[in-house]
Amino acid sequence: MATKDIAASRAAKGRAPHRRNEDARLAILGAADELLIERGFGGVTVEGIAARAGVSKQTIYRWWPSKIDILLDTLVEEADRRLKIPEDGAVVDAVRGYLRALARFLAKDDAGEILLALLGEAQHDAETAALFHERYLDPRRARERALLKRGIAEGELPAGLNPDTTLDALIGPIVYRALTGTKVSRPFVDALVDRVLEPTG
Amino acid sequence: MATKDIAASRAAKGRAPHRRNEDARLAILGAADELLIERGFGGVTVEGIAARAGVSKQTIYRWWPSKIDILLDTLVEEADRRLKIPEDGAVVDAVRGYLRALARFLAKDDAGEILLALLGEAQHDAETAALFHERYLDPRRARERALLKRGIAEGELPAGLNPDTTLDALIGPIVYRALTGTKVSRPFVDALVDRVLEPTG
Amino acid sequence: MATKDIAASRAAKGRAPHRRNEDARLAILGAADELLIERGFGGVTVEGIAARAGVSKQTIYRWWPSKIDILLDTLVEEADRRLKIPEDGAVVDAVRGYLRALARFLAKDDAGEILLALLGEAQHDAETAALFHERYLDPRRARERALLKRGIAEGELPAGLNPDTTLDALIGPIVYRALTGTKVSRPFVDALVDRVLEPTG
Amino acid sequence: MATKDIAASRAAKGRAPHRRNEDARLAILGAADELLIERGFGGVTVEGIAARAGVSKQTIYRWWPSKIDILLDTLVEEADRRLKIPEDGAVVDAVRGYLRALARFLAKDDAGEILLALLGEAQHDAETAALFHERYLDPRRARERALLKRGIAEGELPAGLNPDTTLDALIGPIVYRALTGTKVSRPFVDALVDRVLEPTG
DNA sequence: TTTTAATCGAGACGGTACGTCTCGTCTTAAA
DNA sequence: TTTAAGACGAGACGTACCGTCTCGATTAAAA
Repeated sequence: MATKDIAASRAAKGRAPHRRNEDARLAILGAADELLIERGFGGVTVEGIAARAGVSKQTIYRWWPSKIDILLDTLVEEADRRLKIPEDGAVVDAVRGYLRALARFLAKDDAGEILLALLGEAQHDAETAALFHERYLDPRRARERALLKRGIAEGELPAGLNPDTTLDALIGPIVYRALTGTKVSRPFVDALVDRVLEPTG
Repeated sequence: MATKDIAASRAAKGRAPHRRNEDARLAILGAADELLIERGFGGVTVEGIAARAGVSKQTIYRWWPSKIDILLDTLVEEADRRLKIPEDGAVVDAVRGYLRALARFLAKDDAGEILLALLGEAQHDAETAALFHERYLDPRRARERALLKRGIAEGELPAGLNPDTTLDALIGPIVYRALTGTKVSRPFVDALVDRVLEPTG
Repeated sequence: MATKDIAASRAAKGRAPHRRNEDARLAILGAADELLIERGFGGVTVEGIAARAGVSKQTIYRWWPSKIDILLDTLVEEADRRLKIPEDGAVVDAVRGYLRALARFLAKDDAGEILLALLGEAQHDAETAALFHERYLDPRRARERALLKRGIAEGELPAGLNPDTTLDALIGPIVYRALTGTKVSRPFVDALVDRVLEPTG
Repeated sequence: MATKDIAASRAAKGRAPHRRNEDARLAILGAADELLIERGFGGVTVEGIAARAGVSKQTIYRWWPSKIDILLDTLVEEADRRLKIPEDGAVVDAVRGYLRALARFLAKDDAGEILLALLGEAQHDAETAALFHERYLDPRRARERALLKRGIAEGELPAGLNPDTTLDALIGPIVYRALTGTKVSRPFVDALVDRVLEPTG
């Protein structure tokens, strides 16, 4: 979120003394994303991003500690925009809709590819794991948890239901299928919701 | 294709004239595993394996196309030995036992660490993904599927149950928790089995 | 000659934008030379030069296509400095002095060792032979030839004397002795000049 | 081919149980020579010789300490056969004939190529230098010296003539031209003999 | 209007690991 | 016992990126 803080503080003070080049920032995020899609994670190199974005390596290192952070910037922005946690309506329906959107995000969205790549990289590198939790998994989980808690509070879900257990039981299979390259069909998602959320249905 | 001739003559004559050095093989598998545990996936380099195993790089490249294959060798051997698919008894109990063993394998076994690392690397590299399916995921899934099919055939599980959907719903949450560094407790596993396998309970 | 072009353009523009590190250059030339003297041509490896010069291999490959070019750089610089072709005075005396200097250069100077090593390597490798001609033998021969031509023009040497034949007859024995590890004494050089250059004496 | 020939001749002779195989020896010498001509010194590898001669590497290492010794074997045999030191007749004529033969040997004979390659390698490696002297240069020089000494003894050459100086003055230019890829014409050789051996002509 | 300070592109640098190559030694089984 | 076959430890090759660093040049605020 360093990026945003900088932008914010700049805006707050009403001036941009030695201002960051927004064009360069977007070119870098875009180049990293494109390289990931075109060549896979191994093809995402700082050297390659710099070349494609028409930017010097130093400009990248000035603003991001590593290429992981670049990908995380895109993931967070895109997931916030395209994978919203619903806030109104019946909770079970909201969850079903959210999980369908998650399946679509993982299968069809470039940022979904980033999510899988970062989850993969987190297995190799503790620092990536920490950042990934801090900037993506944990904030999102907080909002997902709030949704389920509302369902419990409103009596739509059983009082004894453990939100995190439930969320992992719902999200886990979808992500696992994405990780193993298996199609995540709508019936698969729906059956999951039926079994996990409505066991006495 | 001298190689094939050799293999052929070996098979034909039932002997192995220029036999592979088993000590070196074990030293290499062991070194790769140790490096993964000690330094993470990034610390597993062919150079490092060679140094630790007291072996030349050429000996590694002679027998394994890549370091992925080295890790897969260990994973397959260890999983076959320590993560057996049960073949007798009540199917639901067998599945529960298998999933508990899986949780333990992922949390405590060096080979479990390999499994997570390879699943991670599969997100970065299509060739790894293919190898991982071919040598680990697919053969194992075949045996897991057979277990559930027996449950259906014997009437213990509902006739309409889809084995692959069910298996992903069971394994997915456990693996997802392991991937995100969350503890996989025994109650978590048991609750999963209860909800997914006995929804009408 | 890339080296010289760079230096030239730098001088021309009066600045050095992404300037080559002169310290590194000298360390590399020195390390190559030292290794040749200490361990022979086989001991001159890019890896070894890099280690001794405290430089990365990439820095070497950035500026020199091969280790031959490194040795040639030193040879050309040192020969230009310490094995000058005389430009004034009586030609026969000048030649005698030059050949004595050549004998000394081959026997006592580190760069003389390089000359012999490159002449040796030229027997193994056509590219080395071409480079050796282009950067050392041919330019030097041009200046040697000019010296003899002056002698002919000024009447000090017979009009019918063929400069290249004469030069090979003078230089050949000295180089041959150096190549075969035979001492090249001053009387040997003087006798050579007497017989070859003053046959009617 | 070579392999089969060996097998065939062995079969023909019945067998050659525990003695050195002359066919293999010739195949090895021939293969080394061919590789030198076809691919240059760098292309002469023990691995390559073994493959071409249809022989195992071990067989080569059993009989020759290095590939240098293989080439020396060929050089010595061929030079003895095709570059004889004349033993009768007028000494000056004999020397002239010998030097013409030397020029031809260096330019046209495969073994001449070996001579230049070994002289080159002697610049890189002291052991090669020692072997080259011991097996080729020194014995030959002894016979060349004897020829000149006969000329002095018989009064055909001046009493004060130093044989080694003279020989280096004669052979040096021819070898130097060969080493630098310059044509060694018959007039060049003749002029050399005239100037060096008959200075008062 | 001039500083002045942080940006930017370019790219050299010391490193590490890659995957390939050839070396010379060692091991096996057949002839 | 010698052979062909070939596995082995060793180590150099030339390449790709890493992350750091120094240049000029640009540019916009502050002086």
